Amino acid sequence: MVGIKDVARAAGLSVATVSRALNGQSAVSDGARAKVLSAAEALGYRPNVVARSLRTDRTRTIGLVISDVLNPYFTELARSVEEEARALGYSVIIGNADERAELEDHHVRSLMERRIDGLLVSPADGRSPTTLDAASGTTPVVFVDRWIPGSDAPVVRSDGRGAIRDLVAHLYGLGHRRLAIITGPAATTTGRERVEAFRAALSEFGLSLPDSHVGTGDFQAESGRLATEAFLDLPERPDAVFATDNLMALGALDAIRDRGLRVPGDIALAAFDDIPWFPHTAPPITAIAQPTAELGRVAVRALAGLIAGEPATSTVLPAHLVVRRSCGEPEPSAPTGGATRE
Amino acid sequence: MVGIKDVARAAGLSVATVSRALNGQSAVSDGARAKVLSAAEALGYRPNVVARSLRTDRTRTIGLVISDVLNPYFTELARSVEEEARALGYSVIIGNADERAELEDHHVRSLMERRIDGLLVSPADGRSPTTLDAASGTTPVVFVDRWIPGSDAPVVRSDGRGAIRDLVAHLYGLGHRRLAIITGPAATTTGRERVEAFRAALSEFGLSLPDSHVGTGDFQAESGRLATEAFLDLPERPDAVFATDNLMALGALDAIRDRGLRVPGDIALAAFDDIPWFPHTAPPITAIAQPTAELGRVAVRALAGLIAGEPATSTVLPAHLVVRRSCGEPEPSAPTGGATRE
DNA sequence: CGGCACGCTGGAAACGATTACATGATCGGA
DNA sequence: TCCGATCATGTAATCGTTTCCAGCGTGCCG
Repeated sequence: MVGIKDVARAAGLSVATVSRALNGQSAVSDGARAKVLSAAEALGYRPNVVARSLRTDRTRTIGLVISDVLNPYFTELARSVEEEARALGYSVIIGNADERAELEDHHVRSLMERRIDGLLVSPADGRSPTTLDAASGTTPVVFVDRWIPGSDAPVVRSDGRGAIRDLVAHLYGLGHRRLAIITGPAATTTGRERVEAFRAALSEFGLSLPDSHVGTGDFQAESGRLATEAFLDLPERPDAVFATDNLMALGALDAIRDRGLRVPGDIALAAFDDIPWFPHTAPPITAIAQPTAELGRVAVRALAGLIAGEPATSTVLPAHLVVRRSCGEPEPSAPTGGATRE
Repeated sequence: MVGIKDVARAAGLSVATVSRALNGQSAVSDGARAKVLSAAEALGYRPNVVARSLRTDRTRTIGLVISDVLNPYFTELARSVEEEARALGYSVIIGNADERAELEDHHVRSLMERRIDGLLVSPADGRSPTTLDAASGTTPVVFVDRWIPGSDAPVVRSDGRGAIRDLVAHLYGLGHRRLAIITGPAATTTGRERVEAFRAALSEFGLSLPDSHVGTGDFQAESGRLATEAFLDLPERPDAVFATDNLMALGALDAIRDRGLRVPGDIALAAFDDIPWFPHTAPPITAIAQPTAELGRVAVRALAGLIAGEPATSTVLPAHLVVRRSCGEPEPSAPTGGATRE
């Protein structure tokens, strides 16, 4: 591999001058710069970023630990994170936790060892000591989507409360009274928050949420199927199911289809997180959409700020309801507040 | 940050002994090892992999450049690659090319600068000189799914010819005669291969493929929509469309739906690449399934072999047709060879 | 004309690990 | 008893950069 020494020799200059010319930092004469540039070009010199990082203690790399790459929500997040990071001159290393705490730990540890400049994490386990340690260490950390209570790292997320209330209003308006929810793990902030918002909205409409109507999932499709099967086995089955992520909604759809039931005729279905496939499922699924790409961009900017020594800033963006047909034919009158119709 | 020197001081030993004890390479006395281990533990020592990599010239990291993270096919591939790599002690850095040649170049270059031990790439541009250079350099490279003709790097891919023939037979059996295809970019091997296999299968059934029935897409949803609109504008529109990837099928579905037409009544639709959503679309989509996860695992093993100095091995795995309802109600008799029915 | 500041350059010291080589101790066999 | 082999350990070189510092020339000002 051609190194800076080879360039220096070819240009007839010292490595120090070559380094300066290449990094454009301090003063180098035009002649020297030209010689260096052409020598580097001719030799096809590519700096060894490993050596550079060792010296500068900066890797220009950020880590992103997401809970599940197979979840379209997170891939969209990952995409926007990478895009924004690249624009800011950073590379991104993605770690996929697969909703498993020990994998999350593995990735967080491994990324810290790589001396990333900053870490973006959406914790699969909201109590992970490893992640909490990382967040309280010297490496800048920003939580995105989910966070760990008790850490003072900034959080970039979207607030689904308003949209969940809109959803309940929508369901209520269509005549549904026995509402059920499939939650995420209680160890995640989003898992807890969504069920709380749902419960609050229900009580606002004078409805209750019996334990039998709360299915605990893990944000994966299979758990959505199981929870839904349990609902369908109830003596009085719910007439609407709210899956708190898109994969569990998929599982719910499977379970309903396998019983030969129909959506929304036999049972209504709605999901948290909107994805490109929802308009195309049978029937198109009513969902709560987060500004996912924006979330990623804002999180990266917050992290870059932190790395540059700026103060931490948390951000909360709104989510909104997208009404389709999976809860029943929408009433032709004015839509509920803030909801989009497709 | 606590370094090896701190551990050495705490253990009352030299850094050399500490390094040896930690890496378990050469002989260290039991006493020394115990002292080192407890000191490292007590101090929370984590090796600086940047420094280690500089010295050893190995990063225990492989790069994966995929054409589009938003495509479920590639996220599944990425997931299995990461999983297998982790099992083998490697980390993975993913680069998303977004089907853009210049982004692919950027990522390949950036990964090489990072001194990754090996590179897995599914080229968005089958003529990229940067990628070709990388493949002919000293860093081991394995192509997965797509490859670059002219390079002798091993290729791990799946052969869709048989399944495409099965698909054509299936369509023919359902009475479809005017078949159309939405291809990927001619710059990709998969783009060319699928249309060739399709054309070959058609002629086997005595059908021709006029130019007007070949829409060129770029493996993204929007291009599928545009190509399909062109088909629908034809004086005599095709009665079946084969989209050569899942996103273009999504776009096709959009276009068909927007015209108020129905699948398969007005027009049949099939896709290359099966994804979890296809059983749930309206109607469920007939697709050709690749053994995606297996592809990823095999590719990683081939790359690890290359890194270890073993000879290169290419692999071709079979794809198969999964019949659903988007081409019409399947005939109740024996299915065409090798196809699965759902 | 002397001195100072400034611009450009090169030598050499980091960065934190691994590892070649040297050293000292211990032990067995001649 | 002495020598050589073996084992555990330490010293120092090394990886490829960046960057501190010193030196040297040049130009400007007093």
